[in-house]
Amino acid sequence: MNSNSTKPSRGRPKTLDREHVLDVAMDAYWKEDIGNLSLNEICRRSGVSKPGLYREFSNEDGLMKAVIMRYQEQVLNPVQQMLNSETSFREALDSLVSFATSASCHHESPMGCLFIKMRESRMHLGEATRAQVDFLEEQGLATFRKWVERAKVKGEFSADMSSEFAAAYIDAQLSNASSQLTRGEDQKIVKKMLLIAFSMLG
Amino acid sequence: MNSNSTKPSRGRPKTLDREHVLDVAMDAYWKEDIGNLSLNEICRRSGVSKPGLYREFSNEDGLMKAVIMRYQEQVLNPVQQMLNSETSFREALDSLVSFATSASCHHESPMGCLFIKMRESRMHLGEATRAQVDFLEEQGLATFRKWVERAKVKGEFSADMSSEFAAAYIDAQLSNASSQLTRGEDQKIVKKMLLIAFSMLG
DNA sequence: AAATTAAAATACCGGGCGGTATTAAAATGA
DNA sequence: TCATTTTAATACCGCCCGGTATTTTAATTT
Repeated sequence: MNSNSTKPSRGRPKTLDREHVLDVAMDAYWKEDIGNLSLNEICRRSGVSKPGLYREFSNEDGLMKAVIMRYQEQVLNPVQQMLNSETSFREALDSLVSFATSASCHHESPMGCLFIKMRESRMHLGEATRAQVDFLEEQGLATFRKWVERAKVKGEFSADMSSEFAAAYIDAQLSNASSQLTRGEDQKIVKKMLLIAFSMLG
Repeated sequence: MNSNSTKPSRGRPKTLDREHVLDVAMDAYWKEDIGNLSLNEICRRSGVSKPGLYREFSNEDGLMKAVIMRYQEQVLNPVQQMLNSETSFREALDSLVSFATSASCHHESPMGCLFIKMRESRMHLGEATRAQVDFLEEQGLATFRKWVERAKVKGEFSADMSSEFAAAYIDAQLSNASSQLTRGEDQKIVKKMLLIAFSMLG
């Protein structure tokens, strides 16, 4: 069951399962140290030969970019949509905290946010992946800023700070929570800390 | 000028400057990615041959442990002494924030805390270094906890949380600030965020 | 001066890395 | 049937890693 758009009429049929490789790679980058995860290891785990992986993703940078874009679609976009909805600031904040501190659907133990993890190990990323991470960071900050601005208009945001700064503060706290989860900190404690760090906003 | 306790009476005199190697290594581990800094590179930068470095520090783990213990003496202990002094909670908190967000004496740009950096890249540490980092973490948390307990007695701590949790919260916020500085975030903004995150304590 | 001791430096080891040249295999078109 | 196209897999390249065996050098002791 290949996900190719159109089957070419000639040549040996493709057996490489792109989605499977991305599953394996995303899981690996998410749970382990990005800088020490080799392409060789991804090949071993996904049962794909190295030239096969290079044909599909060009190089390591291509694979990582594909992974982060997949993560964006599966995880980041839904959160962003929630923040763009018309729920109250407090409600959205609680949802955000729950998102940030709960284990993802497909994995058993909490492990933080892959995007934040990639941002933290920026030096290990290739050009394309780094650009995508930078884009996601800007996009995230802009989303937070607009969210705060709307909350201010509705009178639901009481802290005395610019929306710009509030966005950076929220981003920093979420980043901190993700790091704590990655480090193995108990998820209830991390959630409690997040709620305290956000307690002066609403 | 060797730092050896007693000169052995025989054999070729030692020219390896232990303190110089530790200077170079601490600076490197502090400013760059620990997991990607090789012993070979430390040798190159300090002008020491590889067997020389192994004779002095046994292995990479030995060098890193020596570095973190040096950092403890030079940076961590003074902060801990400040927290154990009789200054008011607010005053000590401000000092702590300033410590955390100011560039260290001997370096020009802010780069966060080496101990926190090592704790974050725990997986790259050898056995001995990891044990030392764990010890410093426990010691730090205990210091924070006692500090908060004393502040509670003096009525200078108003937040409704256990001293244990407060210590973990303070640790997490300092860790976050360090990461932000390492990432290149502006130090004034980081300081402002820390003050806000601590605003509900006193 | 010769033997001894200890440190220095060169050169090497096995292994893993990112990436690729090359060859084998499986499909179709003529 | 047989050339063509496309993918797959093996084996390889140069590089750097942590760590070490080996030899040279510089001092002291006898």
